[in-house]
Amino acid sequence: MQEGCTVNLTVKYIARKWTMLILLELYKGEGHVRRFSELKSCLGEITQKVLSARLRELEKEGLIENRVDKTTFPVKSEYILTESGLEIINIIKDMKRWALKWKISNIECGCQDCSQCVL
Amino acid sequence: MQEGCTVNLTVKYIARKWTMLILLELYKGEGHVRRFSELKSCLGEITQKVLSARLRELEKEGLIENRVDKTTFPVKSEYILTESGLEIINIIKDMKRWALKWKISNIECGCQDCSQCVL
DNA sequence: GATACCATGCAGGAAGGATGCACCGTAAAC
DNA sequence: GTTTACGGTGCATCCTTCCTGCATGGTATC
Repeated sequence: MQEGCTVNLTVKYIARKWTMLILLELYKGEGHVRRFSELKSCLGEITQKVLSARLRELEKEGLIENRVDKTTFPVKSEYILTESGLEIINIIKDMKRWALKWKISNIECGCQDCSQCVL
Repeated sequence: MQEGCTVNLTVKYIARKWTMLILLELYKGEGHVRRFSELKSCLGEITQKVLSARLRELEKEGLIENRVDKTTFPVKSEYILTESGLEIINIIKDMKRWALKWKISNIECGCQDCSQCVL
């Protein structure tokens, strides 16, 4: 493996702030779909600009797809997990299993009810 | 899931430059062990300082262990993958399978003989 | 004193991310 | 005709994190 290898690059953008949160929000959505504005409000502190940038990135990498419905009143822009994206979610789930096994005492997780986390 | 969640934090330090390469070098070593100086020369361009920092980090996170042999001539410092570290390697392998499935055309990987990559 | 091995401290610079503001297009509602 | 909701883009600035290079430190053997 090298720096620049696909695995390396993938891990790198997954690790960027907001990326996993966005993937998870899509995963939670009905049919793994969410609108731009839904994501915006779910994620709270994220700015439009950053959200837009992350979505572009994930789209470019093929983890999500963008479906724009121009027939509706204000434009409706939906994002949906692709098959590839769903498989990444599974890998993230493996990471969670690992974390629960080896890092039980984690404070942030400890504060939350892990059963509420979809992962 | 939140920022600050174990999964998030883990992905974050795994994504840091050199971290995966170091884990892989340990994985390749006999008994999953490597000396500081071996890692240094395997990884080529890494500086002692960064290598040292990454190893500290991985040790703190429980993915590797440090065994120092002070009885020898110059000190001998060995690093070994823990059980937890080995399981992370498996997750990274899953990522590779995913990458091979969805990102076949990756240039960097294409230049190399993937069969030579231990992942 | 030179060398091998392992490591840390400081300083500079690049990259990533947050923030603020302005701006585009559409179409419905007022 | 102006405002509003929706989904964006472009530019500029700031701050923090990360990476790198260079110097320095300890120890113990030769």
